[in-house]
Amino acid sequence: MKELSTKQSRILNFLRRFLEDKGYPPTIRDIVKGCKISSTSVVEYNLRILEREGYLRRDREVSRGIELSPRNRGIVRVPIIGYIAAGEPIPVPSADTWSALGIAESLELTQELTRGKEGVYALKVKGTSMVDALINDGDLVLMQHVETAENGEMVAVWLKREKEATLKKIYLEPGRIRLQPANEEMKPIYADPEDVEIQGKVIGIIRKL
Amino acid sequence: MKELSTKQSRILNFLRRFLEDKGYPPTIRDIVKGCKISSTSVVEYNLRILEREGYLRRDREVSRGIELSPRNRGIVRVPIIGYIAAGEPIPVPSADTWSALGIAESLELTQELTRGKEGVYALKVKGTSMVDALINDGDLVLMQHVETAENGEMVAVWLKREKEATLKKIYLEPGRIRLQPANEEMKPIYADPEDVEIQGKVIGIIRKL
DNA sequence: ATATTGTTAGAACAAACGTTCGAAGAGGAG
DNA sequence: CTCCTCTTCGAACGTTTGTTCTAACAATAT
Repeated sequence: MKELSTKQSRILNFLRRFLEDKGYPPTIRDIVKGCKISSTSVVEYNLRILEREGYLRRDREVSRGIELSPRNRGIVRVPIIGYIAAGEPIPVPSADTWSALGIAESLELTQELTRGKEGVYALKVKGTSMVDALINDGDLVLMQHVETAENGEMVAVWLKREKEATLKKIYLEPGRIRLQPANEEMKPIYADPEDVEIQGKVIGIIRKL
Repeated sequence: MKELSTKQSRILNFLRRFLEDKGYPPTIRDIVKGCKISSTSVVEYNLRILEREGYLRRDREVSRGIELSPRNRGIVRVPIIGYIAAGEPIPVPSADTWSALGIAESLELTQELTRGKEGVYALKVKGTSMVDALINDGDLVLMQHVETAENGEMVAVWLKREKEATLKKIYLEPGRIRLQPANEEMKPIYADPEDVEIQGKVIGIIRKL
């Protein structure tokens, strides 16, 4: 996705504000006025580029026929790619996970929760094995796909030797990894770095009652 | 807010679907086709009613100038009206809580989480006193204002005698109330019905990490 | 310098679109 | 029945609006 010219990002911002404000998209002439552009054809020209670059979708010959791409609109659709349970491997997002076709379930969230992060998916918790992370049966765990984790972040790890999945705060210590339950009163466990596979970072928990 | 005729709710549903699908509102003639209505003026007539009844807002002389009311649009703004902590009274939503002016913080959520419920607000958890409900410091508790609670529902209660706020599952038993922590392994507490003030129903938990 | 590509300008056209109006049908009240 | 209100109908009018075309300007490469 290419860099946008200042004019193009001004148009994009105007679109967002207009849509938020009025509830419907602007006409090309609205954009002319709102962005202080001199001609409708200049807008037309730049809209074509924005569409080609994937920032929006247009319906031709339709007044106000502009649809902002989802990530520009505040709502994100997060796929629920599977379950996480103590004794089962953690599902990892694959390329085809993101093709909307294969997704059985999904979750619609505002950017409030995903905070614009890329590669976000959700796992449904099966069983009560994660109460030490203050996570209950049926909770939804919002995950972000990452390769490495920072100290103190909550991650989903697969312990190879124990064949166990768990959610813990991770701390790299000399020669070992400390896995600390979210509940501060509980004791940490220590693991061999070889034994730990980081599957993703936990960015949120959602519990529906 | 008056009852809608079948034609009016058909129009409203069409508006929702169209907007979700295309990203911009339909024209009057789109509605004519989509709802199998015979004339543009019939749509005009019913749109006027829908606007008068508060289901939508219209901008006159503007193509597609229809804005659905927020509650018809999938995104809800939930006010965060205060903190909930063990030793402090639970804030209760008042009339002026809802006037957007006074709200310091708020949360934007999809109907996915509020499920269309009315009177939803949020409280921020202060302290770790609610780990027995699998709720951590900093979590956001989604509440719904209710007068009475059903057995088994998670509620926020104020224990008058103990001067304590807590989140528990509630069960009405003969002569007493059983308050059961969400963590099944923990023991319930029993309270005198006189001592229990139900402040609201918990409909969700959100934890941002 | 010339060619090429990206961008702006203004005008004009045809279609899309909201609005309005008069007339009439439907249903209920007196 | 008549009167009244709510609702529907079809057509027509005047804007609004997306599109297109030609010309010109700017920046960069050849």
